[in-house]
Amino acid sequence: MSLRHILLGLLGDPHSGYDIKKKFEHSLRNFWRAELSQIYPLLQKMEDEGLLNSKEGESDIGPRKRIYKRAAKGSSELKAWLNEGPVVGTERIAYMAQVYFLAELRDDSKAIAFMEELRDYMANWLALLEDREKEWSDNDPRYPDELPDEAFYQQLTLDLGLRKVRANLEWSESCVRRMRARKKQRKAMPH
Amino acid sequence: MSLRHILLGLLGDPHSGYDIKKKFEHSLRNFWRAELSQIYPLLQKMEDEGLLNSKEGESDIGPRKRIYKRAAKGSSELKAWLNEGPVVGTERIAYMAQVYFLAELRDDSKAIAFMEELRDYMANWLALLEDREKEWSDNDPRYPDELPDEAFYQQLTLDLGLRKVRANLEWSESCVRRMRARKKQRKAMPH
DNA sequence: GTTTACATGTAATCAGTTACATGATTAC
DNA sequence: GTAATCATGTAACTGATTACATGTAAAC
Repeated sequence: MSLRHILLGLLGDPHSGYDIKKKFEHSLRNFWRAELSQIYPLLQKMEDEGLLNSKEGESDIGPRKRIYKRAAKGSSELKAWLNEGPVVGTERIAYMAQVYFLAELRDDSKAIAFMEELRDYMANWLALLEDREKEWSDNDPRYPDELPDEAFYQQLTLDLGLRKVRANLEWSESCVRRMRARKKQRKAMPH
Repeated sequence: MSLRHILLGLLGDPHSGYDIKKKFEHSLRNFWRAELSQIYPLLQKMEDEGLLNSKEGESDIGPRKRIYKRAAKGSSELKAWLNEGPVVGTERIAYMAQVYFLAELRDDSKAIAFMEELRDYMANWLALLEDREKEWSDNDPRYPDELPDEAFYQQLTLDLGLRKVRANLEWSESCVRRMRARKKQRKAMPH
């Protein structure tokens, strides 16, 4: 039940479905993803429920848009969600499940290659987040603690993103080292 | 499409649906969760597809059980999943979305209380994982790098769990500090 | 003229949750 | 006797993905 709350959060400012998809790709991708085919019907449904209002919008470029904005009822539902306290314990991390069963490959080299791929992915992602942070701090002297509230809380999520990806990167590097050492030892004394 | 692969992974050793649910609650809870009402029908479906075999099992305690085990076809599907490389970019972290919109509460004290709740949750979870690690290392001199393969890879996921929860805890502590400092400053010079 | 980005949607399917139903055995 | 744990399932619903369908406008 979180996508609807995320849409409520985003629609404090007016956005089209297409705009929202971009928000997911740029800012929210650290913690949520959604497809257009989920976004469009949900926006319509939420308008029917009185959580959103919409109007026809002009586009500077391209075809007509439908612009949604949070209604009063939507604001109270959003606040209710935040007042419930943190929603935890629902995370699903597929690559951790894969690592858990990696012995089933019965192939040291393939297992190491798997972990190297994970390491490279984390390194790229970290570079991306660090760029974003650098750009932000270079362009706003209030970064990070003098930012207005809305931006301040967004910065907190960027900070957690950085910390988590660093933890993942350090972990995957340590895994590669440990797996290589085991492989080497196994070569020296088989079975 | 990951739960079916997780079941394939677990069913290298024979388990009932009920056993599997316990596995989720004890070992896998760091990265996946599943309800019995999802597990039972999926086991049946996967047996129909020839991925699993089952037999009637005697229970030392309680009623009859149905015991499932991975079939040859299941093993190759599991390997195919691992050979595809790490499944990344699908994570959904609801509490990060909540933090992103926390300004909408328009109430410093409530926002701080939210973050303190998150901090306490992470502290508890960390204590739990540290206990589990201590117990393991106390009871097996091979811990962590001389463990047999299956256990070694499970230890890698415990290690990542510890690193991630520590990152979350440090982050939430830093958030509480930063939010308190902003609140104090705001009190000193309003608007 | 073709590709890319803009823009919105439907249909079919798959994955996951919540609520309900049943019954055995053990511990107190 | 009653509560807790063991044990398996179905039904209804909600959430999310994949594939398909349509069309505009700008850039090259």
